Amino acid sequence: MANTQDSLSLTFSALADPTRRAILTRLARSDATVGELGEPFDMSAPAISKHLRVLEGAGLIAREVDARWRICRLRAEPMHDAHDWLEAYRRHWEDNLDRLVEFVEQTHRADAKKPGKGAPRVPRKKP
Amino acid sequence: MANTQDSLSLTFSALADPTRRAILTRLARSDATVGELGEPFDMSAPAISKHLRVLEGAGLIAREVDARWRICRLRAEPMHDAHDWLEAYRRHWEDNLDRLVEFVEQTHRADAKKPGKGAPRVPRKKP
DNA sequence: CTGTCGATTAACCAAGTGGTTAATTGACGA
DNA sequence: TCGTCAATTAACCACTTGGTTAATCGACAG
Repeated sequence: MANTQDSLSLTFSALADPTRRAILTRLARSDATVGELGEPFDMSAPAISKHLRVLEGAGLIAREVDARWRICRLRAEPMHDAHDWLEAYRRHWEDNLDRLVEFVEQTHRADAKKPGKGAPRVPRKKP
Repeated sequence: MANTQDSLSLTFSALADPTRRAILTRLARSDATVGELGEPFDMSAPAISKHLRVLEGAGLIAREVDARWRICRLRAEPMHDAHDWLEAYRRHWEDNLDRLVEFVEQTHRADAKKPGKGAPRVPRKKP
């Protein structure tokens, strides 16, 4: 389990599992013990432990010992970086939406001419 | 390679690899052939092919055949969902920042009293 | 028809992932 | 001191992942 990945990869990788996302969602409500976190899932305690280790490794949670309980706390900062990375693509998904709308409109008035400005049709070099 | 995962998991999982993120970044500039996409990486063609398959499986790219070239096009829509999911946590990473600032300020004027409103210190039930 | 080029598929491999059960640790309460 | 409870570690398993090389496919140019 020696992970020398960049933090963005660690973050996305940690978020790629539904169980872990659900755990984070639960933690967004309030801190919780490992037992409380695992309770909703039909899964053994060690499995939950491993998920928590992954989340901790990505810096998405912190654990604090309280007697024989481990209190887990959400640390959302790494999500900020992921969010920022995605933000850079906003223009693209909005563009695609625009193009879809445009296409539907065009189709609707049965004006099937001109391919629209769309994505710059890649000019293929054919040697 | 039979994947029956939810699309959010597929998206995050696809984004968890630096090579794939770099490919997406390249595609944000313009469409490109598989060869063009692979050129920056010290990696065999089949390896690139596999990465592209993962991206396609997550709906993050589309491929279109042009003679013997495969033109890859960015499809950013799935990022929108991921972005939205993360957005729900914005409050938390901003809160954490606030708390950090607060902590630093407190420490600075050496006023170590009152624990601050912080995260609601989890009330442990000790039976 | 044949050679070549872009790309994919096939077969393989090492390492990682997500889960299990059994054993271990550490902090109580009786 | 002893039993119990929260949680983790150890050992194991099946499957996936990220990479490799070798072989294949399809579209062209001579």
